[in-house]
Amino acid sequence: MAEYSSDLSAAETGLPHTLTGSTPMSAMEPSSETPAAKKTKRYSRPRVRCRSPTVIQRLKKTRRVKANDRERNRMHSLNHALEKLRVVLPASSFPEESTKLTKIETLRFAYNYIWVLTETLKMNGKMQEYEAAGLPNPLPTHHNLASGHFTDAEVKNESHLVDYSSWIASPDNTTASSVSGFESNSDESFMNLDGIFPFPDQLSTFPMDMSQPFSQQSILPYDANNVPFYQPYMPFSM
DNA sequence: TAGGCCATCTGGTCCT
DNA sequence: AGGACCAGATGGCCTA
Repeated sequence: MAEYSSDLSAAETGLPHTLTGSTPMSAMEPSSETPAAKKTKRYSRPRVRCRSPTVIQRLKKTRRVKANDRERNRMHSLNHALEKLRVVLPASSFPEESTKLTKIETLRFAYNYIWVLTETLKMNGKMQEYEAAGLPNPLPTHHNLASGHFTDAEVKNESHLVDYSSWIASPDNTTASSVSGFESNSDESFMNLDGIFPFPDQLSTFPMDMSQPFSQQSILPYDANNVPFYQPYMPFSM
């Protein structure tokens, strides 16, 4: 019923429809009414407002200003949410990384962070399966972590955990290619945040050579059937 | 200076 | 009808 619209329709402004709104042109075509209906309507109050071009221009401008204001606020709230996400990411706990993550980096990092946490939970589930089956725990226990005593298998598996951390922080060719099951990522736009991903506190005491790239110290953990714990897939990249 | 990132404006479309 | 959402355009700022 754009005919009665108080909006700045094409009928009001004389401008092409595409410039004035989304009301279909067909909606502005006269409807087929009975003569009786037309008669009653003739004396009804005109619903198409007569506005001078100046008024129309002023209305358009105020609406545009309001729309701009809403859009600005919308983007601000979006950025605010992005900032909240940015600060909970591990990267934010390294002040020396002065350059804050860009928007796209924040989203990529968040995706990969969630990914590695999910993988960690999966691995934890595997550990419980081992325990239930009466098999030796392939991963370091909290007791071992506290005491600093580890078996070779524990060292290897633990280093893989760390490798996952390294992977999400820097899934570039060098790191990725050395991790079994991971494909190289040739996308140079993928974020490169070498070394800024921290591991959990209990892992930070792990006695391994932190001066070496994690990827050179790790192997994939395998279960009793020689199947890797992880089913590697590519973390998010664009 | 080119390229990346960002904020803002703008018009179109969809939804309530 | 008006607001939300979206994508394209534009210009400013910064850095390699």
